Amino acid sequence: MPEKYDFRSVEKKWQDYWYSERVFEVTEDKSKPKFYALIEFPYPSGAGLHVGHIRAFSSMEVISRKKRLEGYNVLFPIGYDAFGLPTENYAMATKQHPRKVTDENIAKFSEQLMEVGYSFDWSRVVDTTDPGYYKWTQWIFIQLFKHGLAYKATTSVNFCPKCKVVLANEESQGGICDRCGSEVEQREKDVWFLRIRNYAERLLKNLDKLNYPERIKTEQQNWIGRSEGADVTFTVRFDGGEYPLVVYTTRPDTIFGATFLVVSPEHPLLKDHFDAVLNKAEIEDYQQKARLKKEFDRVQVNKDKTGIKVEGMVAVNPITGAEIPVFTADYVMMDYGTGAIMAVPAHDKRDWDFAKKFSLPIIEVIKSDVDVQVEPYCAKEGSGVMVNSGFLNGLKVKPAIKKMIEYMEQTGVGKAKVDYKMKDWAFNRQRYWGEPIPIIHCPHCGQVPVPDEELPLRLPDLKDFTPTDDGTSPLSKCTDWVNTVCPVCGSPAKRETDTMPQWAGSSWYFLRYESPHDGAHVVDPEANKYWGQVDWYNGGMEHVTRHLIYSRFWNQFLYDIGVVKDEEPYIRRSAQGLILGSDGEKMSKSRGNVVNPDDVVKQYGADVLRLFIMFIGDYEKPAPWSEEGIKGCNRFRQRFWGLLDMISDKADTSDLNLDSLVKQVGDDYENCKFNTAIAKLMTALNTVYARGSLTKKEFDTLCILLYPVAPHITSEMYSRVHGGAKIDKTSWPKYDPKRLVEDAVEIPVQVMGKLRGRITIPTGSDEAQALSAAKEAGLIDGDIAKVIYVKDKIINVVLKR
RNA sequence: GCCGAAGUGGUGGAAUGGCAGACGCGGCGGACUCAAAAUCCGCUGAGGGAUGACCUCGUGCGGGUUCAAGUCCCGCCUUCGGCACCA
Repeated sequence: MPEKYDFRSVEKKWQDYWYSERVFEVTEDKSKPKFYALIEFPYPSGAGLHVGHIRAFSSMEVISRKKRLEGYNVLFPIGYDAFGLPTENYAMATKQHPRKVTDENIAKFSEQLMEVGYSFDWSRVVDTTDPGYYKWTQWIFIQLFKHGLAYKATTSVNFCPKCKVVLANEESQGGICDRCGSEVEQREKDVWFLRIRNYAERLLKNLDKLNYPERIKTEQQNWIGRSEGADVTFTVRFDGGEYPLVVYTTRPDTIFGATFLVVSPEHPLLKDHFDAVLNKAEIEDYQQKARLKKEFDRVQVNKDKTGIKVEGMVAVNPITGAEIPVFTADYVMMDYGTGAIMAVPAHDKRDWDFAKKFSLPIIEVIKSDVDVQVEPYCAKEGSGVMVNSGFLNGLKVKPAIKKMIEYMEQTGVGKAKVDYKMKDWAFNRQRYWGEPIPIIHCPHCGQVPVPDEELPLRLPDLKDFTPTDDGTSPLSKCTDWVNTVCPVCGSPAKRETDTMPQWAGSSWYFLRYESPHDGAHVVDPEANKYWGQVDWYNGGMEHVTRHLIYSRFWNQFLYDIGVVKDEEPYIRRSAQGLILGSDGEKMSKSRGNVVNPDDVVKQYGADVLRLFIMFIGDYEKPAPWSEEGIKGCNRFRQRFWGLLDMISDKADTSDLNLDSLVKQVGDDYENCKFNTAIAKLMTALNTVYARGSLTKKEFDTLCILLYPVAPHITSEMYSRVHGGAKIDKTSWPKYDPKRLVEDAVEIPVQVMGKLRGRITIPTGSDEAQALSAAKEAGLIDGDIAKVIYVKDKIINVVLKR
């Protein structure tokens, strides 16, 4: 029996070697092809490493270790996305400075990651809260500002009364604060935005070129939300004037069925010409209610439609000349389209509901089986023929849209327009622990960027960084810092006190890894020339519509201004599934089903933790934790260790096709099928155990194939057999394509599609040979009508009846 | 409402249209042991049958295509994820 494997001393030994000899640190070695593997850098929370991190990081860890043996120069970096609210909140609660908390958390994370044995290049660690790093975050912001892509605007924003912070829409979904769960209020505020909408078309279009899973592309497409339609100008008449009112519609073909107009309660029509409104009190009351309504309530889809008729105003349909009433209703949003719609109740569910409630006429303009007085007919493009529509009559929907847009453009009534659901990126936080926005407000010069030579604009070392009740940043309390002079004219001026959102630092960190210590550039052009794009980026589905889009946007911008050489940052993307608790529920403290990776490492060692996480199931799907499953992987490791005592020249290798194993395991790793790769290695191990011995070549191959997942034990075993040689200096095994198949194959014999038996025939046999073998075996009797033979796979005969 | 993913033994999960259930867990039986644990060997979808290899059924439900369907098509049900009064 082999000695018991002592994982503690072995894992320590190899980790010491990897990290003290800097085995995984890389430079721009032009003699080798490069490979850049990236994982989403963690937020260093006080809770430490989570098993979810292990799953997320282990895929690129496996790929990195494999690629190195294949001869690639692999950049596999790590860093910390360390600005953010949880740290700040924890710091306030424990009366410490967030700097201190962050440093402690980073130290803890680094130690934990090393104990798992990850092959990161630890010389390239980035920390988004390091002034040497955020200097460049600020520099990029200034470039965006100079190119007109950063602007300050007053809008209604989501304000969390508890966190005292303005939230982006995506942080307050369902009207609930992402951070604390409180209900969000609407407030007017002057905030910074980035014009990501200018990049919407490109972000969408480039998806075609990228190797992202379809589900990720789909989510990004939905998020960007492109629609083709037209801006159409109606005229609103009232006592003493006219007002051109532009509506956005994707269905200009239905304009003959527009029986009323609806404007959002915030629409300028109701400000600019409020004098003309006859029922002022009613409208004001309604506007007030809409403002107080939380966004969540307002967007409830199935609630009753509410609204008020705007008395004293009437709109003119520019195509038919008909006069139609004007309403205001909160089902029309100010921040999409133009904040005003033409309502076509016959063919839109919302307009239909509204029309029924207010007894407005419903005119059918697309022929269908349904009675539009009873229910709306919401025709998809291309289904149905136009009726009651003048010159469009008889056309199908699609050509009708085209014809109407042409007509509108000729007559100047409207013009084609593409719109996007994606909104500009609200780029601000009213909190302390973030990058200061490097802008100075000068009474004469307006918004002036901080000069490059003054970057980084450091966060002042505040003692009290609790948020202010009025929603302004804690930085506003630091008057020494706020009061400055204008870099242009020298007048007394004030600094911007908002900080950047947490998404800022993570929008370009992958570039910083390429030259983490460069003091003169965002990324050293030489380093960028060598490392270029991220070859493979793994991360969570939860970041697909925020971080992944934001960082693509920044990279495209940096490409446009000549800072980086590639338009898209990531060539390939994968996404791990969630690790659930053993109860099948999402891990959470309140459920008490959280597994701490530290505990697993202590009890079983890093290799078993890594093996189990990779074996647990389909990498891209959620998988429940299992204590029993861990034990199985522990057993596998011990059995693998037993191979040391089984090496023999006399081993019979006929039952193990190494070429096939090398191909299958390698392919599985490359396709994120880590679970089946490990299963195949288990099968091979069982084969070797059944025969009791293996050759040195088989031993080496098994060790190297398992090495990316379990590097400690395989390093030790390889070293013992090869007089201290290092497995990380070997090469990934090659396979001979000619030897992937055996001399003989066993194939099933079917009669009329039913399994009758099996025969063994020489590989590559033709139909006649296979058929005679099947007959010889007595598996076929009766008159044969047809034979289906798939070489080396199956033979199926159809009998005459 | 729209878009997407999924539904397979006791269990986690495998299967380019070609032997359903690989591999792991659990369970049962055996070996070793005074005994237990650990380890090793064997069996393990359901039903039937002469219980050594024969039959029937079986991948959420109902139809279909095919020599052959977990896989493809049509129609449902359920679960999960994303978007959402988006005009």
